[in-house]
Amino acid sequence: MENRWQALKPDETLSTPLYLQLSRKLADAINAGWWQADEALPSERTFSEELGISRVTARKAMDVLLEQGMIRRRQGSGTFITPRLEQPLSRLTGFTEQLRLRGFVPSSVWLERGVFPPSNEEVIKLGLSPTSMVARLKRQRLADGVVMAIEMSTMPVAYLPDPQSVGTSLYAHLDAAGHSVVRALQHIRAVNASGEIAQLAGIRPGEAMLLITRIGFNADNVAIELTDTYCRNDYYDFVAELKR
Amino acid sequence: MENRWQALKPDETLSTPLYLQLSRKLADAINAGWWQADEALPSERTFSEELGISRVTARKAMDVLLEQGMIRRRQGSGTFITPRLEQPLSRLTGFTEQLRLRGFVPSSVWLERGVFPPSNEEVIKLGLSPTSMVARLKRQRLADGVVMAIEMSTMPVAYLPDPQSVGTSLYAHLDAAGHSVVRALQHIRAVNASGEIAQLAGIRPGEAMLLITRIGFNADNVAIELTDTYCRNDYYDFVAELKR
DNA sequence: CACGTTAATACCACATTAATACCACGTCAA
DNA sequence: TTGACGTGGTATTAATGTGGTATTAACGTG
Repeated sequence: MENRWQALKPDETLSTPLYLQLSRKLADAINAGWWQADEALPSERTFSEELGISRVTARKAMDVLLEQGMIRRRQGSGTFITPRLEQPLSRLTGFTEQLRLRGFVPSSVWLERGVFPPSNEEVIKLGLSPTSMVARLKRQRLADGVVMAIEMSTMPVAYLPDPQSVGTSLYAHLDAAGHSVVRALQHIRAVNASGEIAQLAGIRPGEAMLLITRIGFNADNVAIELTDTYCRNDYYDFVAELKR
Repeated sequence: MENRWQALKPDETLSTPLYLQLSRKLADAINAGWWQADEALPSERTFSEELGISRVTARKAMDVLLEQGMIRRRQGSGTFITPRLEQPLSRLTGFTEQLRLRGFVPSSVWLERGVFPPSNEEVIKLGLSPTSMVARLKRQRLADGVVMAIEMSTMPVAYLPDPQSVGTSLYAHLDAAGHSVVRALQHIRAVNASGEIAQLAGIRPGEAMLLITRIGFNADNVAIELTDTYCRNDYYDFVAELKR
């Protein structure tokens, strides 16, 4: 435990400001999992004493991480690690909410929005009759204006009669319509980007991407959503905290 | 019975709140079967007197367990242990167990097993002093004789003094040595296979692979394990069930 | 010299902790 | 039936520890 303070200690002799040195080391420490999600960090005063710096300096270092959304402060209580992007194993949240949590501005560019006949795969996975129709949404997912992922969603028209009316958050739209996704099965694989996907994502063909395939179920345990998300590997990093 | 009160007694000198200390010890005691299911615990006043703390503090400790559903209160009557039949949390399982569950026969081929000086990254993530040494394990992971992944684990020698003695399951070995990994932080990314990895994995260079980086912590929240696993995308498919 | 950045000190506002004292409900024996 | 007693429930409080902020001194840079 003592080693940890040693590792965080900024170097007075360097020209980079103490608070910046500390903020970087602290970010590394958090990413390395030194503290659990939702757990309080040591207090600003503790940092100050252990590292031999003033409290305000410690605080300023934490300010940086605060702006990045990595930590969260509660006056009188403490400073807490923001629950990670993911928690893919325990919590179900859409892309929009996840990014907003981190302080990014999420947006989408629609590539396709309409009603089509279903593919064979969709018929099977959604349990459709072949004659029914599906609503399809295809879009670029942006964070602060940068393309992070390409997403393709499919739903039976019954649950999304008017695809054009979906705003940024599909999940919010479904909630409002009374068709909330309550449970989802998510497969994560690695794939090489095809020419089309690569172009849309702004990367070279063949680059490795995360492909997340999700089947969403409503409260009656009926599959109502099928989504493929191609995530740029340079931006996406799924983090899960496991316990036993 | 006197020993029991002693074991439950919180330590005033520690910085963790009395009620939290007590709630943890109490949870352990319940799990250890000190009282039968549906049996009344000692009253809040009894706890207060025996442990030399205020009644409200004892009560607050029990509040924690109440929220976890471990106990149940009946005003005027007493506090009772909830009969348990569940086990909610996401499970932490190693590669070996996962494959066995699916009916495959897991095996490993060792590529490297020894003691080395740590890299910079390892020093930081494991909180080492630069002069200490680490044990390194590198192996091919097979299922039914087919290479599925390349895995590289690093641990401080203190926790794995003799790398040669590890069998197929690292986690089983650690459990036996009393150094169980209790919590882990797992990063999942997509990467293009390098020449070396591709050769070891039996695929073409540049193929997309899942890279799983895991930091394992022991019960004292000290990082004791660092593992990079390169998974063949044609075999590996991460599945998560999400709920909200 | 003027100015912004850096880092310190000192004080303010709020939350949590853990105590005391009193209230309300159940149990059970007279 | 009833009332004494033991159970959990709650309001209040003081102390401590947390983040929030204004101010100031030192330093580097234009």
